[in-house]
Amino acid sequence: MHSSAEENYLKAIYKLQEANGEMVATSALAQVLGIHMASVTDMLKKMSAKKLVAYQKSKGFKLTEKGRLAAIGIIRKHRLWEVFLVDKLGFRWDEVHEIAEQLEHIHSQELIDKLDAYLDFPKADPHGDPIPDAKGNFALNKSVLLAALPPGSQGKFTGVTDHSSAFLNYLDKIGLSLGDPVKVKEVEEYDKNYTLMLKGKKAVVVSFKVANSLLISE
Amino acid sequence: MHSSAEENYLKAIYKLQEANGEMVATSALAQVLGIHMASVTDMLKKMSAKKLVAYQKSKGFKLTEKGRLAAIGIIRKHRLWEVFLVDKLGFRWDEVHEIAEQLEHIHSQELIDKLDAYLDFPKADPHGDPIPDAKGNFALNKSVLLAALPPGSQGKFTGVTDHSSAFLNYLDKIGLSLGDPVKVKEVEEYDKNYTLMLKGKKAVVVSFKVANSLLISE
DNA sequence: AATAAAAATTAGGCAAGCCTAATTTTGCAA
DNA sequence: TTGCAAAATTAGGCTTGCCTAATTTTTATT
Ligand SMILES: [Mn+2]
Ligand SMILES: [Mn+2]
Ligand SMILES: [Mn+2]
Ligand SMILES: [Mn+2]
Repeated sequence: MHSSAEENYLKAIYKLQEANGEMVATSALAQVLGIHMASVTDMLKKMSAKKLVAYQKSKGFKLTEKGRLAAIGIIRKHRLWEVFLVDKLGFRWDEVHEIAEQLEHIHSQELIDKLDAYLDFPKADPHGDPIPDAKGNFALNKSVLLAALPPGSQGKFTGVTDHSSAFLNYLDKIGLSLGDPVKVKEVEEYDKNYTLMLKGKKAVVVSFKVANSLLISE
Repeated sequence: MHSSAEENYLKAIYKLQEANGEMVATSALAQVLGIHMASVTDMLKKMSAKKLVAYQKSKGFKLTEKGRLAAIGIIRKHRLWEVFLVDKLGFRWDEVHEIAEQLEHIHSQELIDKLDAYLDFPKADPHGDPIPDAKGNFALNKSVLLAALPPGSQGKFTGVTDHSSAFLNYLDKIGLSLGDPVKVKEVEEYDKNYTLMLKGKKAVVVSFKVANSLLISE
């Protein structure tokens, strides 16, 4: 069994690899974990010994297959708990991350299997992030950033790339929820503001920053 | 916020005080926690400094009011999670203790409040143990050991004093569940075997050991 | 190639929680 | 009252996961 600290490292490394490709730097990991580089060097030596990460001196490191599977397991737990918190307990989507950050470290395969079934095998968490199945497979999701779409395009809002409370609350405020239809009505060339047509023919104007944090499918 | 280790000490001390009255001995705590006495001495010094326990040299120690409230908070969480595991996820009553042992250490008042509401404010856990309310008050429960009842008595099975899987599975086997009516039909003087009348006029003969682990109300 | 900045590692420490071994204190029984 | 055993404490160590400060290595820039 891995410690919570190890599990947080695994998850962080996995996400850095996802975002930036292959090798991960000590400094990057230190930054996202809010930990000093010397500590990261320490921990990675231990995780190397356990064959969770593969070290390549001065090139960085990456997860081994064993490490990758462990990381996906944590992510699966995190996201299933988030679904539970929102769907069953009634938390808002901007409130669940911190609590799931703790719940993801509960060790019980039986528990997570039953939770998955209880939630009816959800495919995505409250932020639209895909939930890997029990074998560690993600459902292919071919969404694109709204900011990449030309005027006239339409699709369904299925995820965010900014998970901050500030952003999630902003979306609540303009009345945009996961699964809603969205149409790009107009893109202002000068400042790249997007005029969107939301559910119920509601038009809203959002900045490029916002358009660049919305994932659209279909 | 207290660490998991501290919380486990608090809970153990609370239960020892409940069972044996006032002062708790280092040795008793070491035994129930499965930890060496020297370690307990260490930890209690730290918890004393935090005003969680009051030390009386060579007389033992007991929880302060602050420690008592903290302990009750952990017990509340433990039992609510057990209800969740059984009622919502479908675990059996003999499977939930270990998992609740972990879940009780999740820190979020908001979470436990919502869980309580979601479970409809249960008054007892799957083993019949009372769940303190949000203010730390237990519902008075005036149950007695079945072994203390004379032949002819009847009541409702509302709790166990033996929480072992072996015992819980035995109860499943003879078909006795929490809330069932039970009548003491006969007590054999020679070996103190109890003949009980269960739901559906089923008669079973159980040992004194069993009769002494069943709590009866009403 | 020289040099400065950034990245990484090493060295030495610390707190939490545990351990073993040694010692002290306490409670009892002879 | 003495003497022993059980209980408790002290002393010294260990692992985990973090820290700061010092040093080394790598990378960029001229
Ligand atoms: Mn976490
Ligand atoms: Mn999420
Ligand atoms: Mn516990
Ligand atoms: Mn219980």
